[in-house]
Amino acid sequence: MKRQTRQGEVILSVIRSAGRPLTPLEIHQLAIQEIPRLGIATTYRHVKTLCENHQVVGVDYPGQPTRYEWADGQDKVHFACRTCDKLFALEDTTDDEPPAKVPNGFKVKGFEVMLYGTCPECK
Amino acid sequence: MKRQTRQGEVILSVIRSAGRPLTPLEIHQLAIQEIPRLGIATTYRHVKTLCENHQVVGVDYPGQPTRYEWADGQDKVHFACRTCDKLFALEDTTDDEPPAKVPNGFKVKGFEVMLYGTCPECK
DNA sequence: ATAGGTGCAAACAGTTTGCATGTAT
DNA sequence: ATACATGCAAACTGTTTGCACCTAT
Repeated sequence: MKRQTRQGEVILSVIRSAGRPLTPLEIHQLAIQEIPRLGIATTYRHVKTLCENHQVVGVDYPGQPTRYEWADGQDKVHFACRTCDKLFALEDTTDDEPPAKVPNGFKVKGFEVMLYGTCPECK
Repeated sequence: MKRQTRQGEVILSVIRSAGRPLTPLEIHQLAIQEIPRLGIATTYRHVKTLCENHQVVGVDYPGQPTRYEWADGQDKVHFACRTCDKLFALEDTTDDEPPAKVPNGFKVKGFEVMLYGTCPECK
């Protein structure tokens, strides 16, 4: 996506200002408030290229569609509430060192930590 | 699934003896060697109940179908090779303490660490 | 002017479900 | 005997693609 379009601007800004990981559908629904005729395919196309450019990262939660959030360069720690299924992005307190050792021959270029449990709202 | 059937036995044994996380399709293809007429839906049904019983856990790698592996009770560390897309289960060297701190109100019941990079076979 | 982006609809992949039949208890 | 599991096909959900039209460069 090398050409600047209104769709691209809006989609990027939606993800950037969300503050939490969004599904492609959520991104589309938010973006549609600005561009009513925006197609879902366009949303997917932009999310894909943003991922490829590493401006956005995908977060997976088993049994649910992938969510996407703004990539600020640092590795991610997420918390998934098993009661309400919300996904939270937490501060990375691991100090940028991979939280586990790997056998010889493996080269670690990044990591992601997913914590499971219950969030404050679910007691 | 409260009744003992050949399908159930085979599916469970396939996952248990795989040594790495398998997609539902892989599970089905391996199980079919024992039960040629095994349906894919039956495979999904068993995987689902095995998950619910916590005998099996799902591992997600963005852009690919969920893989399932035998749950031996301990939290998991996985390594995803970004070149060949293989998924490896590593020893958990985190010593059973969550590798990150959480804000007040969050209760951590388990965690999963996903490392990204290149595996030994991919240089 | 033209390469690249868009919307729409159709295609696709992974997973779930309805139902008639089979089988463990 | 009967409640539960199975296989098959159809349905569903999330994502991608083909194509005619549109638009930033």
